[in-house]
Amino acid sequence: MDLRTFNNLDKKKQNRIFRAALREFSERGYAGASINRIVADLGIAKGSIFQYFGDKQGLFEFVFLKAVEIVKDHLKKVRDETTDLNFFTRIEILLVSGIAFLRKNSRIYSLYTKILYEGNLKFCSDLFTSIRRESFDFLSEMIRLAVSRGEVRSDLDIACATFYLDSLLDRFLQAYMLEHFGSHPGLYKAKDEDINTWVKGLVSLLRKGMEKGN
Amino acid sequence: MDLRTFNNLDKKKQNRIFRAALREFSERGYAGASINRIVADLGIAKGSIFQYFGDKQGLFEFVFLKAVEIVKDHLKKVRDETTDLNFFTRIEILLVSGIAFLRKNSRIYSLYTKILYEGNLKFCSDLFTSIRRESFDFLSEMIRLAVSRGEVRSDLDIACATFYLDSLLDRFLQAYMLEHFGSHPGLYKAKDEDINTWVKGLVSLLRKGMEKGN
Amino acid sequence: MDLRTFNNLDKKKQNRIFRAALREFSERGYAGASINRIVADLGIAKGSIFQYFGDKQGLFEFVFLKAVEIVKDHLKKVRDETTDLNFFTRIEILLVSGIAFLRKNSRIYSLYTKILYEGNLKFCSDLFTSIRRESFDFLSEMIRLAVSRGEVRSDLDIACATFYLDSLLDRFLQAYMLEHFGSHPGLYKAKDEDINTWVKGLVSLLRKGMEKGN
Amino acid sequence: MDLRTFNNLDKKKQNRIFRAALREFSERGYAGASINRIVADLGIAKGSIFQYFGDKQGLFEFVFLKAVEIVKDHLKKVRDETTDLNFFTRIEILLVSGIAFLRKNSRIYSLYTKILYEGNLKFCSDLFTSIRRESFDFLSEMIRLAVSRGEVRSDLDIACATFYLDSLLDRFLQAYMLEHFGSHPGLYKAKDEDINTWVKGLVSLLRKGMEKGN
DNA sequence: GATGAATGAGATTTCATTCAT
DNA sequence: AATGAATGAAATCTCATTCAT
Repeated sequence: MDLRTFNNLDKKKQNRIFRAALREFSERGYAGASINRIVADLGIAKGSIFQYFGDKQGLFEFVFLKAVEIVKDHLKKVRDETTDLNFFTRIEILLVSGIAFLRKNSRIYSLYTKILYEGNLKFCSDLFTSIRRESFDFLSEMIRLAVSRGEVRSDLDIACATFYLDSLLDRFLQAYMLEHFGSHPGLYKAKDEDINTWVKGLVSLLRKGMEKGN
Repeated sequence: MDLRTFNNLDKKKQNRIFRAALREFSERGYAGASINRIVADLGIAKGSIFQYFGDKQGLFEFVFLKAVEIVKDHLKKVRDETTDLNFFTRIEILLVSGIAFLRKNSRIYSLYTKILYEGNLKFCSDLFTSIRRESFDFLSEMIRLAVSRGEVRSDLDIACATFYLDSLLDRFLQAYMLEHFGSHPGLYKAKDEDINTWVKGLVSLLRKGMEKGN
Repeated sequence: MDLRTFNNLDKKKQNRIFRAALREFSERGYAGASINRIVADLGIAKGSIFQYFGDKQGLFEFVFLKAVEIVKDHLKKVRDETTDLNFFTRIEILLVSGIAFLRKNSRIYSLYTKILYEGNLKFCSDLFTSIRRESFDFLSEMIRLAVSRGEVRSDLDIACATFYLDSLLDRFLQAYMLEHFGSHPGLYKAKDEDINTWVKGLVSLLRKGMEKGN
Repeated sequence: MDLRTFNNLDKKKQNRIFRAALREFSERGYAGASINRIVADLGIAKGSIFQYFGDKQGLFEFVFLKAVEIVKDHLKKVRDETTDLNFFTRIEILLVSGIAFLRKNSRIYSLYTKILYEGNLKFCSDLFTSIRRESFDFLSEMIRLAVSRGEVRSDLDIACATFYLDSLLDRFLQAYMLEHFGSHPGLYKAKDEDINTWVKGLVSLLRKGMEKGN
């Protein structure tokens, strides 16, 4: 696939197309998405999408990669802005800013989960693996740093601790997003007003399990 | 929808149809599933499916409800067989038997996650909510019982603890299933041989956070 | 591909479909043929063709194989009806009846040449090879019989003679068909009235080259 | 159509465009050829082709006429260089040099046959007729000269003899090209090493049928 | 009750052609 | 003169659904 034509477009148009496609894929998944609907929505010719992206898969890959880029940029920003803070404070910030990010970019989250579970998209495997690895390394590195600073117990099995931490954070965000943006409103009453309570609760659990001196 | 005709069928045929439809929906999701493929697979007339279930949605509802029934039966059985055991032992059994169940019924799990994230299936909402509530109540009740028996700290916020427990268990099983049956092989090396290690590790973390005396 | 559905159809309908598809493929070649046109012509639904034949290639293979069958039947009939006659008489009959056949079935001839030269139809190779071999064997056998009967020179290299005979007959028919049914009317004035003259001329040339005593 | 712009181009560029278009048309036929592919291959703007040639048909006509010109030049050259030789020697040279020419210009041969049989290209008719006439006249003239020189039997019907000769030569080359460059490898084993044998065989057959004294 | 032929809406994709820059 | 973005008709193909037998 060759994005030259697409990249020559007016940035505003590029962005409109990204938004429209992200919306369609995030609402309907890969198989369910209709290029007909996307172009009707955009008011452009059907052929244009195929000129830009070659085929449906090309459009999808573009959307997915761009979405992943947006997430990575966010995570890197948080990481770099909090390097000097205490581990548990960083986690707290990560959660709060993560929630804020997902609220603003709920379609990205929705895209991610839809595709993750849609399966039979061979061409996503590598992407998922690399995303997971990056997320894993991201947390792993934070824990290692915390150990070296004496903020968490030094007898932790880092890989294992990363897994639990990753699970908890991920599941927390997932619960939050399903609650607020899923199709199936909810059980876990993670309403706006008590996000802080929930976050603090989670962090306090983590302290119990990980903090030095326990 | 009127299942009378279907219910009059030979039980074996009913079961073959359920299996074939479960397979198709779990592999392709709702939108991606093809009744053409199901009937070709079964070797029965296309018209029959429409006679039994009215339309595609009717077939899906039948399959989904039956799958949920199977999961509920399993959970009830585990609950009733372990009432007398210690809380952490029950959790351990729950995990081990949960893994065994999902291995045997991986299509049901796959159906569940696909549909959960596929969205735009209005008629699933209530089902999901009720499933979640039952699972929540199930764990909640276990924790309450454990508190009353003095097996876990009595200062726990039960709703909160249930949430964490639910998250961890769910995430654990999810990781395991993605690893073994997902399309995107993995990061977390939850191989057969060390399932026990993982389960024990998780339970020991729970003990740290919840057990009386910590 | 599974022709069951098609074979269940009314024989008349089957035949109408064969004729319409043969016409389209013979006039436009494989790539140029349009299933849209075929179904519009037939007045049936587009989906039906795909139900019968799976895809465009399936339809084509059906048409091509059936066309080949028709040609083979003709050749076998001529062979069996002329076994007792002298070699050169048989050739004469073959030519005259061949011309009559191609006039009646000019679309079959047109299909054959279009596809032969259209190339890039991988799935035709084997067919062409087998057709050629059969035609080759057919003539070879006739020559061998003629040798054994002492009707042609016994010092002939049979393979070589078959090649020349095949070439001449094929080229003769080709010239005739291009002249009468090709898109580019002609040079060789092989009009109806003097077909016999041409045939006799060709046969007399063959006698010169092959007949015993020359 | 107005080729002025095209003719003002750098000769090298003109040639590159001819080669690329010849390749596409010869590989895919007229209907199957894609201007998209041609310009992608050439790395020039799509609009340019339309500026030079007006439309697809204009491009095709240019390519086809130029290809015909190349063939004619070859035939004229052979004719003029062999005027003094014996008839059968000329035929032999014609065959050998024809094979060499087709090997070097197989795309031209392929274009010719593809278009000849593709049909429904009204604007090709006249061209084909004139090519055939030239080829016919070319051989006719050779035979007439041979008769006047006493190299072949004087009782030959020249038109008829020309037809047979044309048929044999054409069919010979066709068999050779199908064998070596066709999509359907073959029956007639006209391998490089025995081209001479075949040519001599054919010529000896001709001598039998035509040479004075037989 | 079971069958399976018929249907047509809608999906992805290709491509010649136009035209503003 | 050259470019290449925009276009929309038309192609192949899928599928849920209907209905006569």
